[in-house]
Amino acid sequence: MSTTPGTLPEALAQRLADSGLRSTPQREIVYSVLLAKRDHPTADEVFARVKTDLPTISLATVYNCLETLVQCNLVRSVNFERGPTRYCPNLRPHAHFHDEQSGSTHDIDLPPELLEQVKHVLPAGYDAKSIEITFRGKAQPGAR
Amino acid sequence: MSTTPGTLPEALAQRLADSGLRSTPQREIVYSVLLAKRDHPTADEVFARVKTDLPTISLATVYNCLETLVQCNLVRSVNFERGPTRYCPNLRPHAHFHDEQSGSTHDIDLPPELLEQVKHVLPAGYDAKSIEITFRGKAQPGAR
DNA sequence: AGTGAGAATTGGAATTATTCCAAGGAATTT
DNA sequence: AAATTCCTTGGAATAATTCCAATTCTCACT
Ligand SMILES: [Mn+2]
Ligand SMILES: [Mn+2]
Ligand SMILES: [Zn+2]
Ligand SMILES: [Zn+2]
Repeated sequence: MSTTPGTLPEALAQRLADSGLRSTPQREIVYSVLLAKRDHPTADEVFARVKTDLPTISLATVYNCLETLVQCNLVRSVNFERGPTRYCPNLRPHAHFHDEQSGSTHDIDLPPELLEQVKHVLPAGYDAKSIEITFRGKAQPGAR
Repeated sequence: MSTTPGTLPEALAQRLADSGLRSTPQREIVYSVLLAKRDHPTADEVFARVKTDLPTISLATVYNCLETLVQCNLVRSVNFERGPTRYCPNLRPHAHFHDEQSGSTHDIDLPPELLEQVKHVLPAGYDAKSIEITFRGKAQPGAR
């Protein structure tokens, strides 16, 4: 396992507290579900996964928790096509590769200097706070 | 005016014919509305604009026409956030700058060599057919 | 330990954006 | 001009998300 048991909820609690929010079982499980399988699930998919641990959770709460995690900068919301929003707990600068065959989405790490280069196409007067890059195409089944 | 009168519908008709489709008043007006004001309108906004020329058009037809134009590669559909799909008739390779203050979206031309550079971050096994780049931030009111 | 205030969760209704569908109209082919 | 196919239309249906009011939970204070 990549984290010591008990450590993750505490880090989450800290981040939430920083925003004046409470740690709750619902928020913890939603977040852990995102970390467990980083496949950019929709709210519905998160709902289904969370239910196995917390069968009484509601879909409204899943939406609330996801929104909270996004506000705390623990999760990014991703919209690269019409359809439900997807959620990504990878906080490193990265692009998304959308494999049209399988429908799956892969994270592609972005070197900071590339992001700088991309920013340089902006004419004077534009100040970008964030950049999103999405690739679309086919990925070999085994691609890392 | 940038095009000789009568020329635009013919170019459109040609493109449609290439795909085995017919030119219709609805398709022509939807397309001309997109070209007239390149502000990435939603289907609803297109609907409102088209109505001034063709008050009897239906929203379903606007959706149909937009989809048709996208299929013919005369228009790109754009989704960079939750919310309605937007439509862009700019066919040059370009990125989108989303100004958070005003909510408006600006086209940013992309030099081909930058796109090449960006493609180079893809590990082996990834073959990108298209790349979308979206900036988010603030633009000075007069920014080109 | 008990109470009250505020925070969070919940189920269901409402809203938004889009798609589906069946009927009618227009263009093209025979 | 009849048949065929394409296109448009209004309304119903669907999908995703947000809203809302009622309950439940948590925490600080007594
Ligand atoms: Mn969405
Ligand atoms: Mn949309
Ligand atoms: Zn990601
Ligand atoms: Zn554009």
